[in-house]
Amino acid sequence: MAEAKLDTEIRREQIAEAAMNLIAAQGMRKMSIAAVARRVGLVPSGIYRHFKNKDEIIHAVLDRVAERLSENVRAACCESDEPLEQLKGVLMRHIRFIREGRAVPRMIFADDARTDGARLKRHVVEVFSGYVARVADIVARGQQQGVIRGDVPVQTIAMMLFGVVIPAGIMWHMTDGGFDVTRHAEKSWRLFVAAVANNANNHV
Amino acid sequence: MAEAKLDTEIRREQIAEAAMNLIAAQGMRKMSIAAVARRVGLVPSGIYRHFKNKDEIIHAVLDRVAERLSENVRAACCESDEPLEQLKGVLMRHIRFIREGRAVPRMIFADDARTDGARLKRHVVEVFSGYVARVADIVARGQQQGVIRGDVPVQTIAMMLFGVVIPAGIMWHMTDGGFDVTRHAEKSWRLFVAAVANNANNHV
DNA sequence: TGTACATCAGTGAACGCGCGTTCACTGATGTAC
DNA sequence: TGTACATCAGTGAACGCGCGTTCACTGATGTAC
Repeated sequence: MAEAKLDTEIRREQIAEAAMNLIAAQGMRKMSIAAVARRVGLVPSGIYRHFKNKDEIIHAVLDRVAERLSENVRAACCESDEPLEQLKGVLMRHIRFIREGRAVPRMIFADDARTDGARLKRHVVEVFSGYVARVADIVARGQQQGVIRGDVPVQTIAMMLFGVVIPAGIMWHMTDGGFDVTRHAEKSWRLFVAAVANNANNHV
Repeated sequence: MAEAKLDTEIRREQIAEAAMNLIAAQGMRKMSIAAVARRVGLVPSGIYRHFKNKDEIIHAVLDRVAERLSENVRAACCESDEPLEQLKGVLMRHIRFIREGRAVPRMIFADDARTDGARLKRHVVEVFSGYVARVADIVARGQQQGVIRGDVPVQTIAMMLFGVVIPAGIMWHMTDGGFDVTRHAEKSWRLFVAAVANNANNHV
């Protein structure tokens, strides 16, 4: 029987959503056209009414990730006026994001033969750079207010914020939740503050 | 014409080496039995004289990575007696390792359908934990000597050491070398020292 | 030093599977008259 | 309000490709006699 006909805009969203969930939960390899189609209640060839090919779906997923990340930063900034508090908010949201699945690293390290690697890389860099830039803005505000040391570039500090939780995130995934990322993040946060706070010892 | 017959131990090393280089340079997907065979001068089916299947090759690559990492720590420890200097040595070697290829993250985030995911995960955790443990030993020595703060678990500090360079490493790979990891690492190292050094401000 | 034989690293053809993609088609939906 | 028609989201069969793996075989190497 034929599936109910839906507008292509709705289908595009459904398909990108399904693809993202599949990647996060089961990995790139399991994100097949057939699997995505099944999730949205279509036959595999039906996907091609809404996307030119599989690559386009992957790029659509990346766009969704980008939106999600910038929403994280926006929410953290709304929560407080204090730059260090805002950074902590970003960190905690980032951890929640990590816990939801491995979609991002899997896309970053995907090396699907079919995929146009160069274009995918450019897109990933664009998304990641955008995220870092937003966090760097918070850091810059912190430097202006004198609560964050000014002798290190804002990007370096912004990148470090994610760095402090990435290894823990990897461990968490590898042990299927057997590693307490949240607890680790609390400790890491204190280390991060010690590293970037503007105190007497950091002055050159 | 038949390839010269070589002892299976030699072949196993050649094959693991070729597989590792392929993963690092071109990604998991390109590490096919055919590609590996070509690199060692065999016909695809010849691989099966030395490995049961593709999974076994991947595990052999992981073993090589583990050796390489522990060699890094060993070398850094020989270079100096000062724990902080040793950690810096590990960091710099780690960066060199990152620059040689993406083999590790690609294996971590590989989700090949064929692969026994659970076993691969266990192996990765084992290798990574071993690496962190060796670094944690250095940190513990630093705490005993009073140069590293004692109010944070050694593992947290050890994991942070890698964390400070991972985002930079990702950027470096994504931009095909257009990001200066080494320079970033120098700055990150100063942040790391500020975070973990035992100074008045860190005392609880 | 020769000869017979077991061992085992090599070959190449063939298989089966999963997957992305194409194509001719169908039939529901919305619009023009 | 009805009818004719263009549009376009759906279907399912078929394709071609890459790849891991198997299998019967070959022929070189090393050992026992």
